[in-house]
Amino acid sequence: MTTTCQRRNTRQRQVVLEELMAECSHPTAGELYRRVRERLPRISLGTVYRNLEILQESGQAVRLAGCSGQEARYDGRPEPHLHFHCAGCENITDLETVFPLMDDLLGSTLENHEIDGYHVILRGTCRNCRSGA
Amino acid sequence: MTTTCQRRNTRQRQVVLEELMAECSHPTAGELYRRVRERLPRISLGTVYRNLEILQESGQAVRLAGCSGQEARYDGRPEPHLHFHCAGCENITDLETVFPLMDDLLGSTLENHEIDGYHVILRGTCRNCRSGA
DNA sequence: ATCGTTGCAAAATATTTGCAGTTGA
DNA sequence: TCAACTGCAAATATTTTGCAACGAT
Repeated sequence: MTTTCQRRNTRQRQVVLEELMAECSHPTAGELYRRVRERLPRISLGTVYRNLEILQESGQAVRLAGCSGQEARYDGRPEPHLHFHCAGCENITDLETVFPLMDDLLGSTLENHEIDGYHVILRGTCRNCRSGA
Repeated sequence: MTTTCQRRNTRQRQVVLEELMAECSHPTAGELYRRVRERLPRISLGTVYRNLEILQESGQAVRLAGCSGQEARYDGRPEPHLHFHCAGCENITDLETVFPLMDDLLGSTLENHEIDGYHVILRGTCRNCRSGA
């Protein structure tokens, strides 16, 4: 929805955001729902979805592209940064490596498109999956 | 599925791949189904999904999940390249701009992860959406 | 008091799967 | 031949929505 109204600060929204930020694993809506329910047992899955949508609108959450499986994953870290997606364990991890070249693109125009954000997923194999079978 | 068996070269799979490569718009499975059906009227949506899965296994297609909306989009261009996702029209376009720094990462190790592919989506507004309302 | 938000349940979408018949190698 | 593949339909999974009650401001 492109509804721009006066948002209210509800407990549900706050807890969804807190748990999203606490979770480094970039949880799916369902995973987040399970976690949030430990603190708010009566919250519904619909509310989690609605709040994820609202948090995206306000730039506090990002829906991740290019994961595998079919459930969308969410990231509670708003600044653009790199992600790593392991082909073995399928986990998505934040990378701390900074990529200045990428940041230089922000605000510039590329092939007639104004760039104001980026989303990078590097793919490969993590150390764990390399050593283990 | 991680089934590695002797794949057969069926007409359905061939047409799915052809139409996927012909389509610059990174179609969803449903869109592709509609296109493919013009050539193979009896093909089923399930077959399209199954073949997209198989084409990914063999590296001939890439799923661009979770871009916007809920339907996954597919890309029939196997070499890593940049994508642009317009916030206005929601379209995803290939960029021809080459990003050597990105390619340098391939084969290297970053924070203990072996990198062998990348997936980049730049976000912003395309010229069309900028001029139009 | 107002109107954004919630829980619930049902609807809408998207994707996967079982199966019996078909087909490529 | 024979296992991979297909169409079909049903099953699952995921996400959205209508609505009456609730609660933040």
